[in-house]
Amino acid sequence: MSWSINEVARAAGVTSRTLRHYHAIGLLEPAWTADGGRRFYEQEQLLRLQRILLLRELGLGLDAIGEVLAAQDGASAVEVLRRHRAWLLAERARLDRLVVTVESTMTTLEKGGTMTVNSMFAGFEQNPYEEEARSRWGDLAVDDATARMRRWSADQAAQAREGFGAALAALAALRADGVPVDDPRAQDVVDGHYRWVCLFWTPDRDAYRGLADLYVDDDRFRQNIGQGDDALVEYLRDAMKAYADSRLGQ
Amino acid sequence: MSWSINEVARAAGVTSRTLRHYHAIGLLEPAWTADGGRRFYEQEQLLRLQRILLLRELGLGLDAIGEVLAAQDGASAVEVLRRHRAWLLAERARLDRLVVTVESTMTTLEKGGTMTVNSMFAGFEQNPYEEEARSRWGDLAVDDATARMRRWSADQAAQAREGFGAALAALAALRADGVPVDDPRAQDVVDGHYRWVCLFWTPDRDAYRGLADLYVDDDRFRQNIGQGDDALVEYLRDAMKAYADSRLGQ
DNA sequence: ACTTGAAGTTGACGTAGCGTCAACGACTAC
DNA sequence: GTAGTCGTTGACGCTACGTCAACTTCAAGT
Repeated sequence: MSWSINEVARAAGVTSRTLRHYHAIGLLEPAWTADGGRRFYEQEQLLRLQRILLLRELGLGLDAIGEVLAAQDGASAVEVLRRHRAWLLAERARLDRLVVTVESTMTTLEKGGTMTVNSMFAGFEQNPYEEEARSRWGDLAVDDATARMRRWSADQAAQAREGFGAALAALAALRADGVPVDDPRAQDVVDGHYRWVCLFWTPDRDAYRGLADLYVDDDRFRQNIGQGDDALVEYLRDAMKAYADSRLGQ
Repeated sequence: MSWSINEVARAAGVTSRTLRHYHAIGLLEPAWTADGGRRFYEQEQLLRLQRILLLRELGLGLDAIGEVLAAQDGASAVEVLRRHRAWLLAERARLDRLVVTVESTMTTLEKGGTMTVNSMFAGFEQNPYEEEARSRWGDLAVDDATARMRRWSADQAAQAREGFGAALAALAALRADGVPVDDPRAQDVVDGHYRWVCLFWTPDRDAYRGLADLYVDDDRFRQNIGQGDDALVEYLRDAMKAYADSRLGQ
């Protein structure tokens, strides 16, 4: 007993194009072909097709499906499924985060906000300054910033901290050498900081000057950045202001 | 102040190829181009790029992003986001179901099962026969079947019930006319039933005969199928057995 | 003036999993 | 003979770019 391609397709709930595709990539060969190339399938092929479709519903790619079906031992098939399960869980977690962010963005828009990402707090994984910030810049900016923070993965945050730390170390060395803040070398470092801040937020001249002041004026920022070296934070502030004046449009 | 394509790319964390792509599809035009076609971007374009990347992180497609950014009023932008949120939630729910099924499949494989989908219960959304079935066919088949059931969407199940109901009505009419079970007209209806069962499971001759007996022997199946008309269920059983004998290979 | 290197350009193909024509062949029914 | 149905093999299209390949432009060094 054999079935034509369309009979199989109807029974399995796929199109004949799909079966031809599976044949083309070697995933499911017909039992035999008549003259003119017409494909015919038998019980064995239907069984294989069912397994294919089951795995496809699980979200595996066709090549992964081929691997599973080619695996002689159940163990390696289980291994493929285990990896796939991990991927599914990661995807679900990502979607969870996306839902939160979409909702936050919708709220911002409904309040009349503009979707600009305002992160004054770039470089700090947790944001212990939220209260302070709310009184200083209002709720919308903070909501944006914290929502964006939440989306960071751990290694992104680590990379961000690293970039900030490297810039600070370079600045400390320049200051130790007595290099003035408007020296090209110092300005180069600040340029790196500016571009890094731009990953989250693109401040104009005044905003960047305000950020520089914030770094010094706020005890917790100053402490967190300078680790006790207040003069370094002031050096950074002055360099940032010089950069803002010379490189950022009004 | 303007930036070259690579400066923008580094600042935004994308590649220059991406920016060229956005230009090509009209999502982000450079501020101006020099001779030779080199692209230059200014503050305004960076702002737009940030919004693009924010929306991209939310998982929107580039065309949807274009819609949001083109929307003059916040309301229509929110509408796009609302649809996207619904899509995200649906995707997450789908992944939830997939995780469950993958885990069940892994368990089956580890127990030495063969991943064949065995659904004796095709046509019933809920499966009140689980206990009975476990004693009759063992745990593996039931796990498979219930896992597969859980994955059905509501409208798939409704469509399945409808198909079954239509076949039954046709059979009832034939029986009322005194048509024998091996008449081509009755066999045609059973052929439809067989193909429909194949959506979930491809029984061989013995399995299909077993299914026919099950329909009559089990009180709850018989009641559910015949709605009190036991003779109709017996007619179905005999027609199915005739079909199995004549059309299904041993 | 010449070379070299860096950075830019356009064009094209590749990715996954088929959908969707187009153009044609084979078989059945009337 | 002809219409209709079912099949075939290409081939292009879809997302969001990655990745060559083949050139051009521009500034710096010799």
